Amino acid sequence: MNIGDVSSRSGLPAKTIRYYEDIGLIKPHRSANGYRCFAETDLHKLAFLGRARALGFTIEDCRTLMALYEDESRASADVKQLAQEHLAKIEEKIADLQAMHDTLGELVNCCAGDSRPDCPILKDLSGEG
Amino acid sequence: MNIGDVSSRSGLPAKTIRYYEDIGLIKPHRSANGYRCFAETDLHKLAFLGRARALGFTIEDCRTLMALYEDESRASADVKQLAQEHLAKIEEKIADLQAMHDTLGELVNCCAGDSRPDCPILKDLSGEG
DNA sequence: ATGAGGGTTCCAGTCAGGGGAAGGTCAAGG
DNA sequence: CCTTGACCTTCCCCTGACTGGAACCCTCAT
Repeated sequence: MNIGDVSSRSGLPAKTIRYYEDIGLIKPHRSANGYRCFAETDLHKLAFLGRARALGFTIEDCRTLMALYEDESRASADVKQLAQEHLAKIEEKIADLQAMHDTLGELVNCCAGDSRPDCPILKDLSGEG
Repeated sequence: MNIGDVSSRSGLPAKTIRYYEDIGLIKPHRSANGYRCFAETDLHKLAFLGRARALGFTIEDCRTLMALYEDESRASADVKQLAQEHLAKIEEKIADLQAMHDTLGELVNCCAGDSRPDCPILKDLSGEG
């Protein structure tokens, strides 16, 4: 398979696939003309990476997850720990965003949103709150 | 005031303050020795920027907000719209993170997390789910 | 032979700064 | 007078995970 086929079958942009090769996540062979030549296992890895990235794992997490996946003698505890740490980071981000949302939402509610200049949002930002 | 004073009074790192000057958000004067020389208004602007950034506004949003703040004849509707758009982006991010959280949380719950290799997390990532 | 539609490499940019080097300035202490 | 240490300056590279684009090569059909 050429990169275009792999791209459409995996859903990942060709640029991303080249980048993944660049950083050593996949190692496709090369055809005589210099084109990348992907096997089914490469496609499978890319799909794996796509799903892990969609769950928000960092590239380095993905590297670890792939290594665990390929290690038949892994302990599921290692996978679970990685996932739990990632889950904790997600929760932290949600909490941060939720705090922003609550504060900003309240300010928005207090703002008349008309043609007059008085604005509680600007007032709060300027520290007059 | 030198940059160190402004940094401790605004809570922003000196690096950040220099960066904000670089991109034209503030324009401190210079002393004879070349040091930046901040007035109270600069400090006020930096505090404004710090609060806006803490609410997750982008730098470009901050630029707009500052311009609105300094425009005495602004309409609060403009501020409100900007804030509402930002609020919508925050909500989108929260929803994305929440979806990741739910999916990953379920997988984590299903994983025994012991010394055996069987792992529903890896199974899901590999597409066997 | 030429054009379209693949592929390749490499360089630069994104966002919002952070890290650190090389060097200038200032006040206090010996 | 010299030095030390704390401060300041500019400059350039680094981050994550790509994305865009230039310049060029390969293959096939017209």
